[in-house]
Amino acid sequence: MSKLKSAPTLDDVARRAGVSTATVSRCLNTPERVVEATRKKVLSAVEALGYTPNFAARAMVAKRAYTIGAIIPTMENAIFARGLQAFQEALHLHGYTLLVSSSAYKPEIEEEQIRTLVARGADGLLLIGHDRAPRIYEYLERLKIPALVAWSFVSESYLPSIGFDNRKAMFELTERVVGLGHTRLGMISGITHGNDRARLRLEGVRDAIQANGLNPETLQVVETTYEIENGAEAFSGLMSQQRPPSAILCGNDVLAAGALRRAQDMGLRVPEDVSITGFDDIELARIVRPALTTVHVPHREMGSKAALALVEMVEQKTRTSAQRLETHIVEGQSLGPANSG
Amino acid sequence: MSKLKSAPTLDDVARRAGVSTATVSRCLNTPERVVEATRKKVLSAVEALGYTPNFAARAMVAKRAYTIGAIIPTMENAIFARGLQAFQEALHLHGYTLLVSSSAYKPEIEEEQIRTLVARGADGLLLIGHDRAPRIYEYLERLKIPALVAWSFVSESYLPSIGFDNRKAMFELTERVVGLGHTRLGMISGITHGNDRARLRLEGVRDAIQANGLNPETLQVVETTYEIENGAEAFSGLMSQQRPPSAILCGNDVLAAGALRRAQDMGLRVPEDVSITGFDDIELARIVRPALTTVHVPHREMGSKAALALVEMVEQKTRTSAQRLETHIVEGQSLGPANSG
DNA sequence: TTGTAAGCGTTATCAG
DNA sequence: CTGATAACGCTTACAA
Repeated sequence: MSKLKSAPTLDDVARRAGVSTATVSRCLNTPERVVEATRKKVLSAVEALGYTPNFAARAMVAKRAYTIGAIIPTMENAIFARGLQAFQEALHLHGYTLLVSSSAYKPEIEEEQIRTLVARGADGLLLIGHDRAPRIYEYLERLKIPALVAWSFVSESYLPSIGFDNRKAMFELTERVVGLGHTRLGMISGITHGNDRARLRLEGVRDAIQANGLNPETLQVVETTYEIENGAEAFSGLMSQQRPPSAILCGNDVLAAGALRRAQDMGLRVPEDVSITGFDDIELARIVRPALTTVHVPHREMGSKAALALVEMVEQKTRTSAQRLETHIVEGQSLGPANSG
Repeated sequence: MSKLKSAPTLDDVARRAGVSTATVSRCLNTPERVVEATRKKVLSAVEALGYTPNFAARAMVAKRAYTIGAIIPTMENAIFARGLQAFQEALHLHGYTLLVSSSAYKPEIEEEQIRTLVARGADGLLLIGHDRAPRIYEYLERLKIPALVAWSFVSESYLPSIGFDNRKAMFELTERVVGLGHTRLGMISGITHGNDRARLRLEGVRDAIQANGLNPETLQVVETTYEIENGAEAFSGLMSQQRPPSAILCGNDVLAAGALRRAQDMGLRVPEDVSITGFDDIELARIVRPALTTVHVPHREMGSKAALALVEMVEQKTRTSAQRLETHIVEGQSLGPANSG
């Protein structure tokens, strides 16, 4: 009665190679502790059978699943894709598998996903941003699950973060805008509730306005979800006022692309009639015309550094130190001097 | 010596409730087979200890991980994002977790990922397209791992597919193009080797050319990877010939966006000077101006149907039947009549 | 209805 | 250097 349907096990390999399972295991994990001849026999048996170690068994004894979970707000737009891809690649290099799920920007879904991932044995977790219910942190703390926040660097936070300073980035961009003479500003922001990235970006704008002695009232803000169409709608709303802004800062490139599109549909020239800026520097920013002036975020760097840090936290059981990555402004053609008229 | 650092086990719960581990297990899995009083005791012990079943142990004995693996060519562009998101959501509804990895369009990486996912206990697999080494199918067959192909419907294939007819979709689009009087056609195709979607789309174009009595030589083809910049480069290449095409069909929207961008940078008007079409109908297609005339693919429908079918295959151990989903042409402004000049 | 005990596929500890 | 053998945490016959 040969094994017909299930994957070959260590035992099958051992039998075929005429050695014990322990030896096979050693060949695979600590080959240097096995003599050349044996190793050869074993490896060819492995090959012949197409053996792959059973993960569950390995995880059980190791008490380690070699799995990192990540919960991102959405898979549907490119904001997180590049960083996540890098994260996955780096994890793979270290022998870890990535388990992703998306929360659709809903806190209660995120919480459920966290529990699911933990139950599935995630050894560590990557979360986006810092805003969440304290009980989640307590839960992770109690279970001693290492977790890391990406996409938002905050020096004093419950979890260590590897990310960039959203506020500072937006502050700098706004300074640039103000420096070009704009005094009536609009901001199309993401929903700030429960989203520290969005909130900090908005604060960055406000700070810059204040720092430059402009009246805070000059800033008109619309909050909306990150969809192209919403960016377009928000843009119309802002521009249909009596004294519309001469520059619109957008919470990300997706919103900016929508705004830009609508501007053109309304017959407004960008940047002559109105300037528009983005954030993230995703591919989209370079495709639209005029290309967006935006904030470059080192997505891949962030992803791979987060992976490294998380693996280290898992393996050394240490709390990693936060890392702040630098952003910089990318010059497109969507930002120009304020119309002196 | 109390357990300090590791998660509570069945045994801990059993001890605390004063019952055997079997009873605890039953309380959790088949509560109706346990008398009320016992169940209460057990559940409160579970509660008090914050017990969560160890996933690896459960997977090992059940030989079922409630996990579906998916290997997609890339996470970096939006082609697969929407469908995958829907796939994940539907899976989640059925109590399954999705394990994704991306192969970067490399067959050998895909093969490795398949083995990894299987080793990790994936109960079923979602693969993209049909082109892969036969040994992979043998492997899946031998291990009796249900697998399904999406993004490409082919009626006679080794694995059942839930997807659309790439050839037919492109055939129809090409007919539309030819119907507008275009007789010099260009195609910017994805790499066809190992990618049946790309190959079938190209064949669709060829078929339509033949069906309409045009000389096959009128079609110029460039193959390149799916990146905006490559679409742009390919476009320049095609247009720098003596008698450049009057219409360029692109293998997907990403390539089309690149072509469109380059057209504009070259001072060509679209569609007056040259028509450009896309494929996929991702958001990008609607953002660029002119908006792309493209082929709409029901990504979300495909994702959720694939999830359903796969879960069924896993649970009933049946082979599902293939499903062909319909595509349709989306009218943008990037396709116009051939310039009579 | 509940308990006992035999695995599931690995790894790790000891002997040999 | 290699081979028994005991865990790991859970489910599931089989007994009681």
